[in-house]
Amino acid sequence: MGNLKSNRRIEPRLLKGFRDYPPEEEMARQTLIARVRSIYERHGFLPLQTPALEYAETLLGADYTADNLKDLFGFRGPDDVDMALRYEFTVSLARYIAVNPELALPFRRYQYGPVWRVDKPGPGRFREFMQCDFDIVGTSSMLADAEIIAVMVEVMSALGIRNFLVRYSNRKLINGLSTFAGIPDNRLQDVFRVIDKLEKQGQEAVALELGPGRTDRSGDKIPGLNLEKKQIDYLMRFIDIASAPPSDLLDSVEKLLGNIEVSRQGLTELRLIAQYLSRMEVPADKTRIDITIVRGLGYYTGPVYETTLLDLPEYGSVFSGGRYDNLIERFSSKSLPATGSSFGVDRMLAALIALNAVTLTKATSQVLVTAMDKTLLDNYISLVSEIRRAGINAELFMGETKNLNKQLKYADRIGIPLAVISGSDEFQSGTVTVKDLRAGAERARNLTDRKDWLKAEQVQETIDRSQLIPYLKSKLSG
RNA sequence: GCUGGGGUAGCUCAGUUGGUAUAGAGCGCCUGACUGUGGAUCAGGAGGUCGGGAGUUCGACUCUCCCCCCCAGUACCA
Repeated sequence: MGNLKSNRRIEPRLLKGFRDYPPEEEMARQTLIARVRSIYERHGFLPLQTPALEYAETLLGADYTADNLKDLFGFRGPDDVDMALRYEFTVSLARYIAVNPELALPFRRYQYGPVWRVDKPGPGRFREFMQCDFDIVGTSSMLADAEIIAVMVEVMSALGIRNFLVRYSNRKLINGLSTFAGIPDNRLQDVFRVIDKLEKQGQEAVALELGPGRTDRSGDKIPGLNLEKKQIDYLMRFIDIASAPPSDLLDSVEKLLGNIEVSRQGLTELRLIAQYLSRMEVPADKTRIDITIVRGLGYYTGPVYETTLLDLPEYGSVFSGGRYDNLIERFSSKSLPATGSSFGVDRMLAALIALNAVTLTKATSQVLVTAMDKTLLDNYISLVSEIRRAGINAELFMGETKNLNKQLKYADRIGIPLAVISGSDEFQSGTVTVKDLRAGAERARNLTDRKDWLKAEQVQETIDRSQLIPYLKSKLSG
C-alpha cells in the first residue's frame, strides 16, 4: 500500500477558488483578528468554535436532495453519512443553542474561521474564505441591535479605518408597505433581493427588475418580478423618500406608512436604536438610518445593518448583519430572537491593504545571526540563544553557504532589520558587529559607487560582546 | 449558471498573410566578479511538450472542433 512508484510529475495547482495565505498576509490577518477579538470581548462576547463539517440536513434542512448537496461542498462521507462543509456559522450556532438548553441567555458569542461556498470566484471572492461573526441570541430588545451597531463602529475604528459609515434600517418598513400595496408575502424576499441592488445597479435597473426585467451590459437577460405598476410605484415612492434630509427622514416615512401597523412598529424600533446609539455615545457621524438598506438574504426579520468604506465604495458592504428572530426553528419548536453581524476577513484585509492601514512584513525575526565560520558554530548558537532569552525574535542562518553575502541577502529579502556578524576577528577581540539593514537600504538609495556603499558608516557598529543585548534593544526600539 | 473576451518562460508581454520561430524580450530567479557585507553595476546560467486532446495540411504557436482553465459583466448566494 502506498508504495506504488510513479514518475508522473504532478502539476502544482490549487482547487478553483482556493488559495494559499502567504506569511505576510497571514500575519496581517492575525493582527486584524486580534484587534477584532479584543473589541468583541470588551463587550462580553464569548468565543465559540464549531466543526467545519456538519450533517447535510443540519445545514440544508430535512428535505435536502442530492442536487442540493451539489450547491455546497457536500458529499456522502465515511459511514455513509451525507455531510457538508459549513457555508456560514449561523446554522451551527442555532444547532449549538438547540442542544444546549441550559445555556445562559442572552448568549453573546463570536466565531471566526473558514467557510466554504460553491460560488464563482472573483476578485476578492473565493470558495474558501474566512468569516467573522458576532451575535446576541435570546433577546428582542433593540438594545441588542444598538449594541451590534456600536460594536461594528468600534471594530472599524480599531482596525484603523476612519472613513466609514454604518447604515441601518428595518425590514418591517417595507413589510408593511408590501402588505399595503398588495404584494404577497412569498414575494417579499424577492423584493428585498432586488431593492438590495439599488446601490450597485441604480434606481432604473431596480424598477425594471421589479417589473419586466432588463438586459445587462454583456447582453444577458435578467428576469423581472413582474409586479404591477401600482406596486412598483409604491416601492419607488418609498425609495425616493430615502434622499430626504436625515432630520425629517423618519417623519417622511411616517407620513407615507404611518397608518400601517407593521411599518409603524419598524419606525418605533428605528427610533429606539438611534436613541440608544446616542446614549452609548457612538460617534454620530459613523451611523445613519438609510431606508434603502434591506439586505438581500432571506432570514432577516427586522433591523438590518451595512457598513461601507467611503474611500472604497466599490468594495460594497464590508460588515453587515441584522435581526433574525427565527434562529432555531429548524431544530426546535421554540423560537429564539437573535441579532448579529459579520464580515469577510479577507475582504476586510484587502480593504486595509488598499487603504494603507496595515504594513505587511515577511519576517518574524528581528535579528539574524550570521554564520560564516564553521569552527565558531558553538559561539553562534549561544549568541542566538542569548538574544532569544532577552525576548528578541532571532534566528541563526542555516543555509548551506558561508557567504556573508547570501546571508545578508536572505535577511534583506524577508525584511529582518538587524544582522549580527561575528567572524574570527570579532571572536578574538571579544566583540560583535551589528548591521542595521534598514539604515543600509536607506543609504543605498543615493549611492551608485560600490566603495561608498561598502564604507558602512552609520550602518554597522562593532561593539563589545557584553553590550550586545542592550545595543540590539536600543536599535529595535529606535 | 448565463453572456462576452482570453490562454506563449515564475510575472508582464512580443511573435509579420500557416514554413529562416529546434520560440524571444523585460522583470524576477540562480552562479560569479567587485579580496567578511544586502543595494547599484558587470559577466554568465537555468527555466516553456506555445492550456489539453483530436482534426485540416507537405508543414500549425498561428486554421477547425471538443474539453480544461483564466478574466469581465450578470445571476444565485442558503
